[in-house]
Amino acid sequence: MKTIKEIAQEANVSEGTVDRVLHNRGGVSKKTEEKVRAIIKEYNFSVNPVASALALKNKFNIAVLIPAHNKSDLFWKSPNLGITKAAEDIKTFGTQVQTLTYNQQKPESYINTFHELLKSNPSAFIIAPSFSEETRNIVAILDDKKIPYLFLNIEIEGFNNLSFVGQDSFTAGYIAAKLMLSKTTESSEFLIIQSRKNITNNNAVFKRIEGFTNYFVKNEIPCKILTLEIESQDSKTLRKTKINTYLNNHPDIKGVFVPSSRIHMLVDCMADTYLKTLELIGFDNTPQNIECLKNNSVSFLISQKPFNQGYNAVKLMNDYLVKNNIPSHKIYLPIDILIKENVIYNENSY
Amino acid sequence: MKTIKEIAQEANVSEGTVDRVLHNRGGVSKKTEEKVRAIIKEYNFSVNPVASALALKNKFNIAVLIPAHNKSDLFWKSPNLGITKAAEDIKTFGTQVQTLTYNQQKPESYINTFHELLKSNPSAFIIAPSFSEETRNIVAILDDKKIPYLFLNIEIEGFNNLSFVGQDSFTAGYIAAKLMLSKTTESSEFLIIQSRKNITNNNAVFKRIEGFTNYFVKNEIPCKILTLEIESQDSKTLRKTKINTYLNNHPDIKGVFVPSSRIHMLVDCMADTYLKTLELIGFDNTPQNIECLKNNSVSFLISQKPFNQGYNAVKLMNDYLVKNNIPSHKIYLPIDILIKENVIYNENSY
DNA sequence: CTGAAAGCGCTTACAG
DNA sequence: CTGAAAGCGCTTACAG
Repeated sequence: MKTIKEIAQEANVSEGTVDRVLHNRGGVSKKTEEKVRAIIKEYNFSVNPVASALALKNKFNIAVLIPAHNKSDLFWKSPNLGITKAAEDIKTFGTQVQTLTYNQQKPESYINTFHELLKSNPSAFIIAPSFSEETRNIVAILDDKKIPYLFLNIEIEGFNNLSFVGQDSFTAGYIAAKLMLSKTTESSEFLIIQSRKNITNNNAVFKRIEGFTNYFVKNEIPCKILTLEIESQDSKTLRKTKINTYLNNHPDIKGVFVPSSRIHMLVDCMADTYLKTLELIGFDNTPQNIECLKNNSVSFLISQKPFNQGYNAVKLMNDYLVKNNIPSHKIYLPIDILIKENVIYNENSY
Repeated sequence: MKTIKEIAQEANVSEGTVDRVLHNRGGVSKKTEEKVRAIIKEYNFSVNPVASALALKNKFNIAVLIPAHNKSDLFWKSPNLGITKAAEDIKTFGTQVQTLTYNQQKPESYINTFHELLKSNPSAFIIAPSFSEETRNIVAILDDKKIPYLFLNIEIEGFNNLSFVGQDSFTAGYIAAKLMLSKTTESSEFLIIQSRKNITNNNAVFKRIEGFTNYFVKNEIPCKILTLEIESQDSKTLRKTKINTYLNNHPDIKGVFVPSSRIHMLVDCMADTYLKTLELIGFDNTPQNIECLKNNSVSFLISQKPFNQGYNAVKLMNDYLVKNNIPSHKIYLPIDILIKENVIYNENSY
């Protein structure tokens, strides 16, 4: 590996001059610049980021704003672990990472946490965006301050985000439908259950549902698709009644699709006879959902590599800050199909 | 953040002495050591890894010995890319990686390539082991020289390897059987085709077959399992005849399982009528195999994260050398279930 | 057992 | 417009 010193010797200039050319810092004559550039190109030289980091001394800090996890929805624990791991890895570049979580039910917690992070003057933001109105305000501030930001997990359009890291939700839903049909041969009815008012994840959940129904349309499968909405504030007893009554009234339902990470809550509510006969498909390898795979109540989970989402987002942003690597505008991670047998190799992220 | 210099001043010793204490390098009087340790603890000091990496520059080199890929079996291309990517990432630690490939059909190429790598006095080896006799000899040399080594992709027992990075092949085969049955309802016959004499991968292939057949035993499914061996030297015409004749003679066969990465060769040989009616399940997301998913001739591919196998192996070894992190003895990567719809998010590794 | 000094490769303030 | 030199924090011969 060449060094700046060697490049400088080769070009008969000082190291400082090479550095000026490398970082377009100006104050170099055209002739010298060309000479240096030629040699840089000849050796395909690039700076040693470790030395650079040391000389620059702790220049960057990345702020991360994501939802908190709780007992009934552990989903965000895993991206958070990925973020922590990445933070560890990029210490060697002198980059600091600060993560704060907000309450997914409370817009003001989202805003307040954002401002809390802003206090330390971050070089960049990683945001799992909730609440469209509030996101618009947040992003306006970042655009104004020229702080780069990328969106994690929840894909929204129309912003100047550097990138998006997450899943292709439409295709994920489409795959769920295909898997559903692989287990239920005749034409039948299917039920989509939304377990809460989707003020937050709505875009991902919406796209999953779209993909799910599209499978039937595209393949001209004459199935009826029903939808049931459950309020997350509903007591468990109330939820039980709602769900089982609904299933009782629709005996042709062969499978249930839950386009969120909360299929375990549904399993908790469903009468045993339904658990045994219906195909259930849900999202995300949270511990409770994995338990449902293991006890055979759920056939498939679609998983979205939550750990990697966090890890990749942080690494990507660091590469952007440190090496000025521009990432793709969308980074879609694999859509994992989990069954009882392969899930054990996918649970270490929690 | 405190520096070694500050710790040294505080303790009235030199920076070198602090360094000796920090890394237990000995040659420090008990009294001095205690004084220094107390101050390190007081300030909760830890070394700046950036500076450390820079100063340690170019200490380690890792030798990698893996099979070459060829037109009909691209499998090893992907681990190789993972290795290259990891090599890039750990440049910042000053670790060099040298990869050489051997011919999977020729034991002497395996041995010769190993000795070629040995010439540069590697700090560690990563080996995809073939040929048991030869592997025993190689490993004896490494044990003797106290060079640490880990096995990649092919799991063999009874050696002092630091770790194994690859797939749980038994479970992968077990899953293949489960998926096979999800598409074929009645009890029927299934055919296992081995596309070559397995002198190399035999352990992985053997375990996959074991897992596959175990599924039927464990779940008491009364299916007949047949086996057909094809020589890789056979001409395409001969292979065609063998396969189609066999299928013709066994009309109850409902599905074919190929426990190697060569299912595309089978597809190439099979008559159209079989391609349309039989369930085919194979391994690995090579470009040719992916093509078979896309044109619907293959229902499922089991994939083993080949890119990550290479990437993780190198990173693991570097962490061991640089930070003295001892890895788990076995690192099983996820067993991916690939279908037409999710394969596009898994092909970037080739 | 201990210290002084050079060096890892890059960046920057200063002098000209 | 350009170069010489100090410095980022740690590691490692070398000398004593």
